[in-house]
Amino acid sequence: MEKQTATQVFESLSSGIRLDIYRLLVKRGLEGMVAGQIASALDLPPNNVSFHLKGMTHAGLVSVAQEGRYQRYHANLPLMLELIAYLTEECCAGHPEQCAEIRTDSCCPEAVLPPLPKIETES
Amino acid sequence: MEKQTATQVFESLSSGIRLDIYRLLVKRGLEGMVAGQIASALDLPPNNVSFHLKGMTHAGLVSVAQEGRYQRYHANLPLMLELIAYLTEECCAGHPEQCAEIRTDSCCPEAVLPPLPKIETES
DNA sequence: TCAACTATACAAGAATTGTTGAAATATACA
DNA sequence: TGTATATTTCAACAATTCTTGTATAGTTGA
Repeated sequence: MEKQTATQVFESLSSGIRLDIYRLLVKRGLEGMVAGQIASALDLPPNNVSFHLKGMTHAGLVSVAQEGRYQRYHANLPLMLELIAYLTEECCAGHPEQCAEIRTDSCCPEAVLPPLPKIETES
Repeated sequence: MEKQTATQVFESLSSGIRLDIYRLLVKRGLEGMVAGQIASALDLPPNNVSFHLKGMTHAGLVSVAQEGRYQRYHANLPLMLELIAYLTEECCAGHPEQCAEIRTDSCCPEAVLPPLPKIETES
């Protein structure tokens, strides 16, 4: 993962509105939501939501699929995991035992974190 | 985790400089680094690094310990894992099977993703 | 084709953030 | 005590971001 990708993703989630959008989409999972639904659910002006969705899409945090006149958005969960790997990938280089201790705590009890796969998104 | 905590952490990592600082500290693990070392390593003015470290500390992303006239900073990795849990905690509520599918893809090949543990940090 | 609907694009103002230089605080050591 | 070092704080300017209103593009169905 490139540094710019990481900062874009983090910037996307640094806004309360975008964080709400992302968590809403995560909650919906594969079903996703159309733009209007998101705006209604969060009680925000559609153009404002569209503004934020554009940035999130550009960052790869969400993907969009056209459905007639609707645009359906989905959360890109694999990217999030890829991001975590990026943040901690060099940790194990210097002190594997410390990192393993911390990281296996909450996710992979026995696995020593394989390098996460690069996942393609249409952006 | 509260929403504000999450947005503060993400905002902390949305800057290239702060991301560099964080990854540097992750790389160092428990050893950490003093402020001057960080500034030298990244070739940045000390007051600028101090500015960014202040925000990161406030967000809980890094912790600081005084060592004589030095201040040693450490990355707070458990908070990062707590953050991931926050992002995905409601995913499994609605559609457990979808989330498991997505998440096990890149992290826990055989585990069906137990609800991620809430990790306490001093914030 | 026309009208209604969904969504995005654009522009302007307010608000926030980032960087730099100078000054201040605190510790270490002779 | 006095000086050097490490780090932070403060002020000011440049740059960016957020929100809102208006306009535009594309889709649907009669």
